[in-house]
Amino acid sequence: MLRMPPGRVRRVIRQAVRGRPRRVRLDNDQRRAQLLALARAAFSDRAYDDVSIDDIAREAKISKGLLYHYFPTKRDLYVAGLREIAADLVQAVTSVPPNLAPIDQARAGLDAYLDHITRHARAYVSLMRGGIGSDPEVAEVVEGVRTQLADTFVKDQPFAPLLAGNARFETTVRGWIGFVEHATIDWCVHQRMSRDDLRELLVEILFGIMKAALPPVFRPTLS
Amino acid sequence: MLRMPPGRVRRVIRQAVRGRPRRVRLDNDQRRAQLLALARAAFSDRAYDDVSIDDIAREAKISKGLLYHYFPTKRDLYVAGLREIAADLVQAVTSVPPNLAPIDQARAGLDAYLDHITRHARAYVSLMRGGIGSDPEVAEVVEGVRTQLADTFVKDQPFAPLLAGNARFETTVRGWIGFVEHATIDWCVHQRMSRDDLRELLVEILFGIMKAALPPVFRPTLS
DNA sequence: TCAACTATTGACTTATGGTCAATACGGACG
DNA sequence: CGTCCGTATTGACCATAAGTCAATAGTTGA
Repeated sequence: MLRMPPGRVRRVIRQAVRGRPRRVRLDNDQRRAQLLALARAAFSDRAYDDVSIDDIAREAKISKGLLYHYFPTKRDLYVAGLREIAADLVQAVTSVPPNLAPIDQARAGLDAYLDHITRHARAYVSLMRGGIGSDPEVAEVVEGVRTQLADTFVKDQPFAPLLAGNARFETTVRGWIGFVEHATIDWCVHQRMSRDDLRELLVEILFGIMKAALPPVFRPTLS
Repeated sequence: MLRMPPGRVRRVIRQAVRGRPRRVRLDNDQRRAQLLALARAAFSDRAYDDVSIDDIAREAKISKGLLYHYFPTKRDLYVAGLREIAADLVQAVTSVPPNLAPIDQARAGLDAYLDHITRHARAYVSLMRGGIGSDPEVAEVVEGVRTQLADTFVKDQPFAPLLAGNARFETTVRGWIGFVEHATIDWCVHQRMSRDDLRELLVEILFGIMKAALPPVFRPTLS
């Protein structure tokens, strides 16, 4: 196999060449941001195992060694990208105008959720399908998103204070999140209904489920 | 590195040793079954990447080459094991006594589901978390389980014939499956309630959700 | 005893994640 | 202008694990 000459020798060679490609130096933050962006793109449209570190290094026009200087393992790079994707989604959903009526709050949140997902479908799938099975850090990110979304949708609802810590209620909230995820993915795949119809369905289900999960005593409180 | 002597030479050596381990020959089906069992066990308690083909070959006391004779890739081995796990789960849920009242049918199915899961928790997690992110065959298996379970729980219900093909209904069914999965996983992790309480919650939610998903005209039909 | 069939082997290749000592670039300072 | 120093950058190298294949050993029947 052909082996590149060592650095010093090569420099001489390159200096003899007109218009040689100068080595590009970026500062820490710029380089890190560039690599993260490339990683997000790569991991969003290929499976984890189908993305090689060499690919990303090549796209960034840097050596693999430098990439490892910024992200000590492939997993770290992946998780860092995933965290950004997760943060974007949570950001989109939580930055909905406050002081709406409870049901409109939910509507607005779900609108933001569906909107964000349609605009970043691949990233969403790579987030929720959890590219690496059973990696604790990945699981932590995904769980974090679920918890934050659950909080967002439930905390301002009238029934929430009555039920904090109630096992049935907590389980139901988690379940509703599962409902939303699966219904959304199904919707992405099959396109069976309009986005507005889906949003209304999810809102109705949210209130319907919560009513069903309440201990009977509290039910009159609701509607 | 020490290199093993070629077969013929080694045979002579072995023959000189008292009680040498004879090479074990199994027929095709036995060997395949053995490897599948080992694979299921391995992939159930370690992540896909943490299971090496050499490990499994070592456990089976065979060479790696032979393993590749039975399963042409690691993925094939993994998927074959996954299919078995999936079939077991579906089998458990569908083999519930027929001719029960609709709500008891659902109850019995969910009982079987939760029972099977508690007895095969690791396999269930490795199934649902989808060990390999975004592998089409894996996705197909998981989707297949969901579809079959959904059919099982919905096909005998009184509202089903009214709604076949209805987009809202189909989406809701998928969502309910998501609800069940997430609530179940949450229950496995936190152990916040008894299995019976969870089962009752899931049944109530199933009927509550379906009612909410029905177009208003049909609702009186139900309760 | 031999031939044919098939289960089995293990050395080899290849791909890729990860390491590290050496190097090039740019600025500060005399 | 030179030269020292900090840091971004390199590329050869290593280690591991997936996957290949020609050769071998055990079995069965004539």
